[in-house]
Amino acid sequence: MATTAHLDKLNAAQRKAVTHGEPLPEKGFASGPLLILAGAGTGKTDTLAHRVAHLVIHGVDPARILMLTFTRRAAHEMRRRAHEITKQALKESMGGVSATISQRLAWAGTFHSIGNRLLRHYAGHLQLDPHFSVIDRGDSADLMDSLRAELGLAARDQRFPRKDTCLAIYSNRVNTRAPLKETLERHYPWCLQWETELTALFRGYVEQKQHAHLLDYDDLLLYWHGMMSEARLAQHIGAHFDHVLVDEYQDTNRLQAEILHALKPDGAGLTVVGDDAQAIYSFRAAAVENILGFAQRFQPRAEVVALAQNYRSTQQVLDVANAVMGEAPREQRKYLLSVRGQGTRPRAVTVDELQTQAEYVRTEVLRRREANVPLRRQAVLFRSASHSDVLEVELTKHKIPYVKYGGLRFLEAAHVKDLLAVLRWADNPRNSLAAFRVLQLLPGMGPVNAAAAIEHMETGGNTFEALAGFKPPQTHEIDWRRLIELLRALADPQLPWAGQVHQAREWYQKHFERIYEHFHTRLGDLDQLEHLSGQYPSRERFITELTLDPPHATSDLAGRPSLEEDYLVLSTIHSAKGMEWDTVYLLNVVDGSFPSEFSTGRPELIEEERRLLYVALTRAQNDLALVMPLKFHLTQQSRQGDAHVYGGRSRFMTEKVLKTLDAAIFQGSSRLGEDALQGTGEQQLTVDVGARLRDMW
DNA sequence: ATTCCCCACCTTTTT
DNA sequence: GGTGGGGAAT
Repeated sequence: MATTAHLDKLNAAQRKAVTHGEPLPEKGFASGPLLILAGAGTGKTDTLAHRVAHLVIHGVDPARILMLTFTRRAAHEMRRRAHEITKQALKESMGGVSATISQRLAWAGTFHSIGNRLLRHYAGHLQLDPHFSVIDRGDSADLMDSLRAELGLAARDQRFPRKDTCLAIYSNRVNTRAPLKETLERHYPWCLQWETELTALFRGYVEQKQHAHLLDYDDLLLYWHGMMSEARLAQHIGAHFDHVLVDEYQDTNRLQAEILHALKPDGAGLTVVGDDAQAIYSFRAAAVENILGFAQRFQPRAEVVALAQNYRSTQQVLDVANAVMGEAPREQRKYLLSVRGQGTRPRAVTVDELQTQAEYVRTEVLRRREANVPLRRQAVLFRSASHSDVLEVELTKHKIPYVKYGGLRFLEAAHVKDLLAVLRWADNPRNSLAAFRVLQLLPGMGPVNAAAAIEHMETGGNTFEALAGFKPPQTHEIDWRRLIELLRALADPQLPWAGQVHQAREWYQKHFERIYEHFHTRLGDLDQLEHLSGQYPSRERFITELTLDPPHATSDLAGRPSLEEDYLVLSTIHSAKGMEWDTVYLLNVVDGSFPSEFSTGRPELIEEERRLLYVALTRAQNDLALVMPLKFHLTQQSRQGDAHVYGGRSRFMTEKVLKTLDAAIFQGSSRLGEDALQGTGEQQLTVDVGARLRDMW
């Protein structure tokens, strides 16, 4: 009989979810399909980790467990905790057998990263080059754009959708698996007239990718899906995993659900976890029907376990969240009950403008810190990445360290793309996207010559030797030779990975300094890239995993002096999913931000915004503040221009919701801006000086 | 054909 | 403050 010590700390529902199924006579564990409906803060991660541990304790090989998570971070966390729990449980009965569990639990990752691994492994069966390159959104959009121009769709009298829109349409179409027309009708009605042209564009897009051995994000799922439609392959792959566990199931899309069902057609060993009240990824074609219809999909129906007791937040925090959800359509309503008692009442803080909002947060953060809540136990959440700009200036000014999650700038910077393109091209000589970019770094080499060079290389069998035979008309001999030398050196499979980025940089430096006016400010990014490359075992892993798991926080790169140091967390709500903090400040609880100005109009989008707010509120354990600036800039930060709107309290802040909050007003040290000059003058000025003097210390 | 310069736009959310 | 598009100069 296996140990049960690991079950002691679980409540009845959690235990039911953890132990669902039966140990096999010899060793191993069999179970039918299981759906865990886990409300916010009900110990979802813990339950899932315990279930993994439970399986391992009963002799399931961790290497035969597939764990699909939403982010790399979540996968990592899950591995860590499962390891911990197993180790503790086994120590009491069998001694330290579990040393390698964390390592053997190797199949934990996002759908995309697991897809990437499987595809490279099974490439031989798919007529796929195992050294395909994964391209990110920006590359996909560029490819789409060049085709768009090539097909003559760019220059029409009636405007044709822009590249990002085209890509979004394409992506929605393949992830929903609906006909193009349906995607257009539902989400892009103004593009309906272009259905034929878009079809041609997408056909070209697919052909180009295949020709150049490129897979975009969607392809990682599409090829995986395609692979699973071949019965023998599907069976082979499915048989490799005794158990499949999926986190955040409410945010999977149709394609992902179908992959899952092909993997485990009868649901044996399949466990999914999620909360339909936290579905916030419909813009990525997530289908909440996946979770709602999961149980009925199987014969007999899947076991359903609901986790309802909230361990994270105090009841007064949950009261706010409950009030917000209480006004959703009936089927969405959820009620969270805390086991932690009442706690303190959350606040709705009115401030006059964004600067004051920043001052409020800064003041409160330090106050809480004095009350022994370290900075890292506090978080500032917001709807979109730019909403923290003013605050970031304020924090920097007052030397409060922070890390920001969400909003990726690093990989989008032109110079970072340049350097990566060199490595990508060397890694896959057919990668014409990378080639096109690299070639144009040379002086005198524009799009026409670059295309000719690529053409030349292709007819010569796609080797850099063939490229060497091309003579660019306007490029200096020496520049051309240096590029060819670099590429040939990097393409040599014997060349060790260490030092390759450095080599590419040395080549790039000269062009870099010529191309970018203020190249000094960009230099740091190249350092970071080189530094980062040292953490990866190979070039392929580096460029692939960088696209699949882009550095999440800017601090992953920019100089965080030491990991020990205390720092405040700034995060978009989307990136805050699954996390929790003692204290949460929510910025810009204003119409236009909650809900986003882009979501007004369509009721289902408004409901998603409500769920987003719900996710934000339920991150807080003890202390929660909703900040509501009266003057909110719709378009941009206040340079000097003044495009703002007044009023517009968030439509989610109804009477019922406000009743759960303490109202407060915060008056910052209003600055010598136009406002202060125009109106009131002296009194405010005195406050201003006083505050500044205090701030010196 | 390339490059340079001016201008508009920018910012939802992410694998 | 950066980026991409459009248009003129080289």
